[in-house]
Amino acid sequence: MATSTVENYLKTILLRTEGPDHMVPMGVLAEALDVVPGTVTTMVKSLAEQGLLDHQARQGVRLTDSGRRLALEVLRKHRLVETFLVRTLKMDWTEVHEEAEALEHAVSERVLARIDEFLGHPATDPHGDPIPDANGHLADDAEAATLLDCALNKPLRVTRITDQSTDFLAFVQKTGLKPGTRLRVLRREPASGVLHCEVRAGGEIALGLPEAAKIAVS
Amino acid sequence: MATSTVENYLKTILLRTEGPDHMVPMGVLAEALDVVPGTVTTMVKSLAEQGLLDHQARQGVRLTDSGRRLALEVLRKHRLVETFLVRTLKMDWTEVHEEAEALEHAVSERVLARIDEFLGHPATDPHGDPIPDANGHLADDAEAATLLDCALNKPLRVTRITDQSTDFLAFVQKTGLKPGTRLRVLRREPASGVLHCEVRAGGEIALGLPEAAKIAVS
DNA sequence: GTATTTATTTTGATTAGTCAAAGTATGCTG
DNA sequence: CAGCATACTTTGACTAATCAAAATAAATAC
Ligand SMILES: [Mn+2]
Ligand SMILES: [Mn+2]
Ligand SMILES: [Mn+2]
Ligand SMILES: [Mn+2]
Repeated sequence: MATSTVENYLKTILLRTEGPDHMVPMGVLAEALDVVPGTVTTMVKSLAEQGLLDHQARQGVRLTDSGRRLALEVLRKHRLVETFLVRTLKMDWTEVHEEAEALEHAVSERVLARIDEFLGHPATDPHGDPIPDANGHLADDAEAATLLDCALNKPLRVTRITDQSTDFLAFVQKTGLKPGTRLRVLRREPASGVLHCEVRAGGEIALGLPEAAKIAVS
Repeated sequence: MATSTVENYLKTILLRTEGPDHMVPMGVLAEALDVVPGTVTTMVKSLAEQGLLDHQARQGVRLTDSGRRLALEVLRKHRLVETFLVRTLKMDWTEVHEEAEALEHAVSERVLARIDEFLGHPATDPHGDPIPDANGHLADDAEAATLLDCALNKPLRVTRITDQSTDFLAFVQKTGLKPGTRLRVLRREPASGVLHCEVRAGGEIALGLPEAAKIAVS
């Protein structure tokens, strides 16, 4: 079995891969995994030897099929565990990411199958992120609109929060912008970098443009 | 935080400690943890330096208060997780031990508290083993009768199976001797080493004397 | 098109955990 | 009590994962 370090590397590469032939730069991995760049170089070489990814020196890395398969299994565990913690154990959706970060490496296929069954094969996790199915198929998350690029003054629903950091989730929670919330965008001010929206059954909220891009809507 | 290796050493020592001043021999640990004796010596020295246990050369080890506290936390996680897997996720009680062996190191205090709450603060796990409470207090499991030393022909109930090995649990499962089962001991034959008992709503079962000692009754 | 900045790789060292094999202490046997 | 078997410890080596700091390559600036 892969160590949890290996699983974390693969999952991180999967999540940072931007397109079919995109190569994730080493620096991005070092940042995401909170290790120094030299460590990433060393680990990546070893993962490449194990056939889990391709490494082009000074270019970056790309998952192989077997690396991608493993990464999807870990991501599936992560997201199913998050869903389970929120739906069944009534944990706060803003704090389950950290928990899942550890549990994803300890949950066996057997336990995972029971959780999936228990939850009725959910399609998305509490953050709105799609859950890979048992065959490693991930719903295409490509081109959902965000608060940054959606139409103004149309009624919308939040579908997904694409930043798991405690601080951002706390903000989302406090302002009520969580998945499922109905709202509309009032105006964008590129000059000041601020966007204003109105939450149904809540007040008006101002948020920065980079932050707005992290909230997907439909 | 303690590594899972440290947690496994401490939990194993706790479970192998026979009395207040008993010292667990190194060989017992090596056997239980499936490592060579030299490894145990090395690890134990390091744990002793961290103040988690006392080590008398060529005598064995004994947990300190802080070591015992940590061991009880791990044991609590193990047994609550087992109970959860059986009661909530409907897993087979004979296979949850392995799963809990991994999950006990990944479940946080926060998640554990939710599980405990969800289950209604259970007192024993699916094997009938007592679950330490949140303050690290473990019900005295000292002197329960077993099939080996109980009265003959009295109606009894199985309370506990004190061997988690897959083979033994499979046998217990097949013959219906699991916790809760009602039965009585018909006769013991020290000469042949066989004990005969009758399961209520089942047939007559013969089992070896060492095996009989692993089944506690009341 | 040389110089500087930035990203990446290399090198040497460290920690946790492990094993094989050699060495040592202890307790049992005759 | 001497000899031996058993349990334990020591030593030297190894793997996985990491960091600090020096070296190098590539990109950018001037
Ligand atoms: Mn993780
Ligand atoms: Mn998520
Ligand atoms: Mn364990
Ligand atoms: Mn148990």
